[in-house]
Amino acid sequence: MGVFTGTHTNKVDKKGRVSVPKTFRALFEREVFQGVYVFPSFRQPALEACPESFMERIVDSLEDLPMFSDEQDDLSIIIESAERLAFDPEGRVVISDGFRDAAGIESEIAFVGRGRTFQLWAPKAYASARKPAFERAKTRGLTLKLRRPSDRASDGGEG
Amino acid sequence: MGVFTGTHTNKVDKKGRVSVPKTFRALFEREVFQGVYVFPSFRQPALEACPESFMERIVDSLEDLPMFSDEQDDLSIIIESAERLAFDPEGRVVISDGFRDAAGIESEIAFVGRGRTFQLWAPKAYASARKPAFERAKTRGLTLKLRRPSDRASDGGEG
DNA sequence: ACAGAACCCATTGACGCCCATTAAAACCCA
DNA sequence: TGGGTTTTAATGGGCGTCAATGGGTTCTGT
Repeated sequence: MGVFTGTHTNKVDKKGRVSVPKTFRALFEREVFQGVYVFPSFRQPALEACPESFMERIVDSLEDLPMFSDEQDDLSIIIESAERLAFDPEGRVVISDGFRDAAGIESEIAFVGRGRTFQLWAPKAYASARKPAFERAKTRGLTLKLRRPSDRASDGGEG
Repeated sequence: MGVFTGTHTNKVDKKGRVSVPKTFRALFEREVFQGVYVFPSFRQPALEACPESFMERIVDSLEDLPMFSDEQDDLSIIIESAERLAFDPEGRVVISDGFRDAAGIESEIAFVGRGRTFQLWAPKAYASARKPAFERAKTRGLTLKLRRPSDRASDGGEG
């Protein structure tokens, strides 16, 4: 099934197009919709991106919250602000002006793998956000409790 | 299924390629992706490496944390900085400049088995890091509580 | 007719693939 | 057990392919 990993920086051309890295695009093979869903992060100056199957998972998770609750209302922002961007024949997508402003993106975009999703950053912004995070990991001695190999809930989406 | 053990040192050529030891490569037979995921360690001046199935385990473990939480954000560094390196037909991978700098690697790489994962070191750095660790283990009289033989979820991912 | 969007085509430079060579370990037979 | 042979891992370098990029053209809706 594969995961989005690593950081890849590509150029934005005059038309606002940017190539999605091949390694990322490869994970869309089993998707019905050939393209990405993008929405602004509300924690960082960046954009969140994911395949359609994951967006459906978000929607399902939102439904688990009480209907008409503040929480559901607030988190619905994700859905409301998400744009559906199709790949062109060369594997590029167009990032709207609004999104570029929101993330401070100019001539280049850093694609940052996040496992089941990925993010789009202005390279500089990512560099300055990432450095302290790495330091924290070092000094605080972050640890991760690994899930048992087989202990994997019937995984999201793709057969 | 087998485990990564021992230390093997191979050369890095002009193109940045290095042969992954055959004994390590042999453990990738059942993997769908023929290659390794590599990311810098934040505990040591070294690189961590693992097969795709293990990287998916890390991703799954991260998903156990709430989406958009600080904790998940911090630990995502592993995934963000991980490069996916495919074996070439001869079983080599290319180590990027950034990674080589991070680990102080120049003309040779020591592959150090770590069980389900392995590490890449500059041979000198490894030698000087390993000696004190071994001394500590001796003087402190380290002990290990073994897991019961049967107490092991069907390992090796989904084989 | 016009603007915007989607598609098509050309270029290029990095990376993956192939072949040749060296080194070393495993094997075989006397 | 030793010498010679064969197999295979590791290494080095040349070349072709494809991902990324840029620009032009057609299509669509108004």
